[in-house]
Parts: sequence; structure tokens; C-alpha cells
Amino acid sequence: MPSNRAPTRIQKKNRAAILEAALDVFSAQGFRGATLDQIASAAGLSKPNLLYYFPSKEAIHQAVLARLLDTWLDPLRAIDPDGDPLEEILAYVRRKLQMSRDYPRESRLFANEIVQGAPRIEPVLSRDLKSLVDEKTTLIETWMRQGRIAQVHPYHLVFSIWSLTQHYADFDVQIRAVLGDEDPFDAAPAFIDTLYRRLLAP
Amino acid sequence: MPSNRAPTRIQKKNRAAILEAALDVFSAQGFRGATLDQIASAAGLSKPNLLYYFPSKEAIHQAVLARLLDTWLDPLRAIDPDGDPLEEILAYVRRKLQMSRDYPRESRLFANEIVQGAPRIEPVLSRDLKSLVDEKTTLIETWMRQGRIAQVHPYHLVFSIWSLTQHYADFDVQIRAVLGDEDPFDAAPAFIDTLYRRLLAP
DNA sequence: GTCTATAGCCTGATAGAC
DNA sequence: GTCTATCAGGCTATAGAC
Repeated sequence: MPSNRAPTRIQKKNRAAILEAALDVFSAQGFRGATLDQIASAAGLSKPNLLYYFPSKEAIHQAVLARLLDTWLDPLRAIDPDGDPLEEILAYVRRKLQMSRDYPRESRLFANEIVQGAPRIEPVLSRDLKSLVDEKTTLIETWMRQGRIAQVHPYHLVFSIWSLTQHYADFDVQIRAVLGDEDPFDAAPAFIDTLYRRLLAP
Repeated sequence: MPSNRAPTRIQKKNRAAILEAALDVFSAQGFRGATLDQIASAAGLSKPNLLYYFPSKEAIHQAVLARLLDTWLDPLRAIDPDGDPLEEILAYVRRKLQMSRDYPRESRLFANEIVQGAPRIEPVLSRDLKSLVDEKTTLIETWMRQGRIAQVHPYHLVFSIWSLTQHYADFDVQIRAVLGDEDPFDAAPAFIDTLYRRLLAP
């Protein structure tokens, strides 16, 4: 492990390269499918040198996940209680869809973890994620009671946004296999926008 | 490998037990995460005996996937060109959601495979799946042109159905972490039904 | 700080007795 | 057909030279 002194430029660069390479490999292969050899080679380091920066494979995985979780919930946090209800929700949907397009590896890393039972992040889900969702669904319920958007189950509304948007990153291969040459992100934004306008119109 | 003679009752039972155990383990851990030890123990056999029935880990995985794909597309096939358009689509959605509730392991096995780039079934996707979806979207487009349901992008409509319904199996842990004690499948059917009624109302 | 070499474990697969 | 024993390869992690 690097010393406790302030990291040099080289250490910063190497740590960043490792996290970038690990995101690549873990998101494509899952935790057990990934090997340190793959990560080291993708980061341009030797395997022992990789383990000089992180004590174990597990530690690398946790570091990548931690960095992901830090920003993963930002789009949801950004829903503004003082904004226009429908526009706030539609903006959230757009942000989530954009993340699927711009950060598909992050989405797949997360998906890998959840599909396999979230062994490493279940606590984060039932604590941080739950309390954030509770807060936002309360807000959404208020909007619904005020008649500013249609009444639907607020939690399932959130689940639907997650599934519809993340699907384009997580199931990318399948979508492209079916669509052929057409870019999924050409028509997806308009489709999903229409879907939520019709669902939530007061 | 068992002889070419007709399988005995014991052979049938063991093969079935292996496929059942393999579905359990592969869907929960992915291909590389699963071990022959786990499968053998879950099937109540020794590891060498397991490999008496299947020549390799890869062969077991393919057998499980093949059995899955055989029935996975049935709900889509069952859309009836002569039925009422909206009701046909809603019935398809219900069948898919029911599969997520009754066969979550199958859904997660599939998800594991796709998220990691579908290395073993990409050909099936761009051949069998694509041609089936092409056929059904053509039908849906006809219905839309006739004004019997609203006009939306037919492929993305199908993707949305896949994502919304499979999400309840694939992201089960996350959904339960957020919902707490409430059973996801209590409110999901009504929510999704409402969603598609409002989206597709002519 | 980075490398080569290697320890030690786990895993897929095989050999051979019964 | 099923078992015990075991091999061979790949994997994480460490030792030690430079």
C-alpha cells in the first residue's frame, strides 16, 4: 500500500488508471469473472504493482463501487420540490437516460452486483438508497394529492424510471441485436418522454 | 457421458436434478462465479458423477440456457393478430410480469448473460429473437396505422415491456430493500397496466 | 516503487477401484 | 454408475531483488 504521505503525481495517475481499468473489467465480467491480470494489463501495470496500490482484489472492487455510488444517486437528489412536478420528473428521467448512454459501464457494474443479490452493497441499498427514495416519493405523493400530476404508486413510478432507463445500458447487446443499425438512443428519449407525459398528465 | 441407450428413470431424475441445481447456481453467481462443487452438492451428486452426465461446465450451462430460451419467448409468440390490440398487449405484459414472479431465476440467468455481453447467445438474439420481434412489431404497427392503439415507436414499446417486467426479477433485492415489507407484486400489476393503458389509448 | 519468481489455494476435469 | 484420489492449470497474493 502506498505510504501515508501525500500521493505523488505518479501515484495519483496510477490509482486513477487502476480504477478506470477495474471499472472496465468488473463491469464486463462481474467480480469473480474478472482477474487481476486483466485489470493490471488494462491499467498498464504489473500484477504485483497493482497490489502495491490496493491490498486485494476485493479492495479494488469496493473502491470502484464506492466511487460509483457517490454519483449514482445524484440525478434523483436533484429533483427540486419547488419546480414544476411533471417537468421535474421528466428531467430526472432524461438525466437517468443520459447516464445510461454516457456511463454504461457504471450501470452494468451496478447491475452485475444487484442481479447476484447485492452481496457487497445490500446495506447501502436499505439505508442510503431507501431513505433517499422515501424522501422523494413523499414529495411526489404531495404533488399527486395536489392534483398537479396523476395518482400512481410512487415507488413503482421510481422503479419504472430506473428500469426503463438503465435497460438501455444493461441490455445494450440485446437491444442492438434487435434494432440492427438504428441507434437505440435516437428514439428512446422521445418514447420515454411521451410515456411519462401520458402516464402523469393530471 | 451416459450411454446412447434410452435413459433409465434414475438417469432422467439425475439429469433433471442437475439442470435444476445448475439454474439455481448459475442464475445466482453467473457462469464464472458458479463452481461445479456448488452444482454437484445442490444436485446431491459428487463432482465426478456430475461430469458423468455432462462433459463439462460449459455443457451444463448451455443445456440450462437452451431449456430457458425454449420457453422464454412464448409470451411474445402468443400475441394474437386477431385479438383486440390493446388487450393483446396488456395480456402480454401480464404474462411477462408473471414470469418474473414465478421464474425469477430464469430471468436472472438471462440477465447475467446479457449484461456481460451475451458471449454465449448473441447469435440467438440477432437471429431468432430479432425475427420474432420484427414480426410482432410489424403487427403492432398495423394496429397503430389503423388507429386502434396510439402511435409510439414499436421496438421501444417492446423494450419497455421487457425492462419494466424483468426488472422485478432481476433487481428484486433492490426493490425489496426500498419497499420494505410491502410485496412488490401487490401493486406492480395495476401500476404497469395503468401505464400501458394511458400510453396506448387511441 | 516496480519488477521476477513463486507460494498456495481453488477449480475443472480425469483415473481407476468398486 | 458412483465413488475416492488426484492431476494440471489458473488464480490471488507474497517474497525479495533492484
